[in-house]
Amino acid sequence: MTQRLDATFAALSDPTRRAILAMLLEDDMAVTDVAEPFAMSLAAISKHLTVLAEAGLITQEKRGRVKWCKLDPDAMRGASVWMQGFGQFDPVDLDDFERFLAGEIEGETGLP
Amino acid sequence: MTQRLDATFAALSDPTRRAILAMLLEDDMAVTDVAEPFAMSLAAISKHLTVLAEAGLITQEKRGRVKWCKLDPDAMRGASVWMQGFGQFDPVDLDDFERFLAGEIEGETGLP
DNA sequence: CGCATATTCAACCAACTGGTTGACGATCCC
DNA sequence: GGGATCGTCAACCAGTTGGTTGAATATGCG
Repeated sequence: MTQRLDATFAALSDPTRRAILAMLLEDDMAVTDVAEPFAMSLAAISKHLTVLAEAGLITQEKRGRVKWCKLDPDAMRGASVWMQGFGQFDPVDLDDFERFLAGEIEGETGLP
Repeated sequence: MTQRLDATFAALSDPTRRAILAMLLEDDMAVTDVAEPFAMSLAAISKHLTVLAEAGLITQEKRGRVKWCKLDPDAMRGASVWMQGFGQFDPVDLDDFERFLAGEIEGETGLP
């Protein structure tokens, strides 16, 4: 149980990985497409995706020669619940959240 | 903004630090008292507390020769809101949460 | 077949993490 | 003053992390 939280929080502690999750919120994506906006090698992104998959935050399915990455937001539940135990935080204004995500993706991909 | 999330999630990714936060939920504590149940040196705990303080999750105030550590749960808000953007998670049953915390503290201090 | 595309593997590297120990500076109290 | 307590600092260590490059493995396509 606590190892699960370890993995979840550790996976979320990297801005590149959070940006990837935000992109996957829009749609499922192939590894190459995930990597495209980032200023780093494909191999590096592949590693990040492995971390996310091991934390259960995404699932990966290989169809043909492309591997599709799909968000699995339910894996955040444990961590979210843990934090909420320290105080009930307000439900989110989703419009605000979308604007914030747009900013975070721009900020972390290395491209304007 | 994203650096803030980096720090928060990274701080929360260590089981010792999560156990410390859970202890501080009960009451403010001195560094020595925080360290007492753990099977590691005082210096190690002191470092963990520094990490938590730098992430804003606790505040420390020195009174006399003892340094008091106080939980600052509001620092979790940003991270919690970020996660909730991926799905609204149910409000927590606090009794469940307390039982879970009791288990996590036992599990991570190294003492039964 | 033969080439291009998609993804991972392997080796390597610098930087960070989580722990240790021992010395040190403050502070309290007799 | 002097001893005990509280906490941090400094140096060190092993292991992990986040990145690189170049080669390797599939798979699709003309």
